[in-house]
Amino acid sequence: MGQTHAATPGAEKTGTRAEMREETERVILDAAERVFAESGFGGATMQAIADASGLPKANLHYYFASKERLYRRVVERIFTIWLEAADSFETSASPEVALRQYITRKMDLSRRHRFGSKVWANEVMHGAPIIQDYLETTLREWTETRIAVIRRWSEAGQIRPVDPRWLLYLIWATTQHYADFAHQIETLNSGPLSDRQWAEATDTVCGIILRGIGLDDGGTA
Amino acid sequence: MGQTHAATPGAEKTGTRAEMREETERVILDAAERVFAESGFGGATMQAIADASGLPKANLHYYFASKERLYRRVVERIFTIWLEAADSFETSASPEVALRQYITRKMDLSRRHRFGSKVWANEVMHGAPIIQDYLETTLREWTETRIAVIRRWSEAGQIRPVDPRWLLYLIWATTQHYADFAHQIETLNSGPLSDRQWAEATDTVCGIILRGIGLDDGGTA
DNA sequence: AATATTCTTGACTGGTTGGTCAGGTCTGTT
DNA sequence: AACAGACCTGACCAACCAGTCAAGAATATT
Repeated sequence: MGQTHAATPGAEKTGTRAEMREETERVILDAAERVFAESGFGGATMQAIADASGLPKANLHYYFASKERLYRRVVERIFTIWLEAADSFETSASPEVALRQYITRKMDLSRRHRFGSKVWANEVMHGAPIIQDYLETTLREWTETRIAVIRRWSEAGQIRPVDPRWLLYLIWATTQHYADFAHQIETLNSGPLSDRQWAEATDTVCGIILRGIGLDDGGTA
Repeated sequence: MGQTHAATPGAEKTGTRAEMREETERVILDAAERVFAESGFGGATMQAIADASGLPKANLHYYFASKERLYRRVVERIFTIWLEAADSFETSASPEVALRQYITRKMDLSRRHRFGSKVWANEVMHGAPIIQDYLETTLREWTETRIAVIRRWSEAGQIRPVDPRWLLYLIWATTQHYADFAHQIETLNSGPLSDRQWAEATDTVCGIILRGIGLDDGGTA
């Protein structure tokens, strides 16, 4: 047969060899992210990922040596996106702006990157067998710098004194909940959250957290 | 061979037939909860559960017809424990006491029932394939009564006006995070949280949430 | 003590899965 | 046009897993 299949039929015939390879890998990674999120690592099958990406199974093994390597790439990609999208509040001067922006961005990520969040949650829940090294190096460093920032706010009297760790966990937990537990939320809501509801939820979360650490909010919640 | 194996060697020879059956089922359910939490439904094997409970695999199928039925029983058990432990704040008069107690109990559950929380999270994250009916009936009813209570507080001016749903999700997310993401927390903490840290975390969470909805706390956080 | 019933267990099986491979096809280069 | 190397894929396989079963052992019943 030869090169018959295509991920997005009719739209990917252009590009150099390297570009096409990158595109194919992206298609597989997207499909894998979805399948891993829906079934977990053990529950996911290469066949399901193959079907989801519109490629024969053998093709997956041409681009990714094994199921575990594919999974690792998926998790790495998510981790990167998360870290990139999250260093907003380092640059901002005031706690209000910094935290509000960080929470808003994380809520946005939960909405638009639901599968990624789920894969990450799965991996950590199962003891991070694949990406333990990331937790111990990159995540730890990232966390420590944020803790330092929050502690400075606290010492300068800009916010009420709180252990920065419990605050960070609260923010992570709450925002990611909207991705990881989307199914539960949508069941209780009898359908997906509307634009308005997302905005309300984000605003309420910001409001509670900002007030909770002694900031007079500035929002509407 | 015959009745040679035993879950807790030497300690379960007493009791009636029914009691021994119940005990054996409990041992299997405990082991299953742990294994399902660690590996997910797809990743868990009946052999692993058998090893964890100290019984031959065939024995599991004597007590539970199939892997799925065993899993269902595990999830049902967790769900029941959760609901029972959670109707505290219906009886309490003041929002402060009610919420503080509810949050504290949920934090306790996260600490002592880590595996259960993880299994629940897994199930919901994967779209609740097994217990969707519970979400639509029991959980929905439970949630609606709590929403009504919070709304009454809100209308009576006892707390700041917030959509009760976003508040509930924030509480669920934050408390369960300490179970579901325990591995991440312990990695960043270089070890399990101490008694003092659990108390601090609980207090901080209470403090932020209570202040966040306009209560003057009353605690130390 | 004989019989019935519940429990235990090693060995087995049909079906599924991750991974392989040989042979084919397409594309760029000379 | 001929060649080389990258890419594609149906068919296959060894490993593994949920679930079965028949025979044996403990316990209850008469």
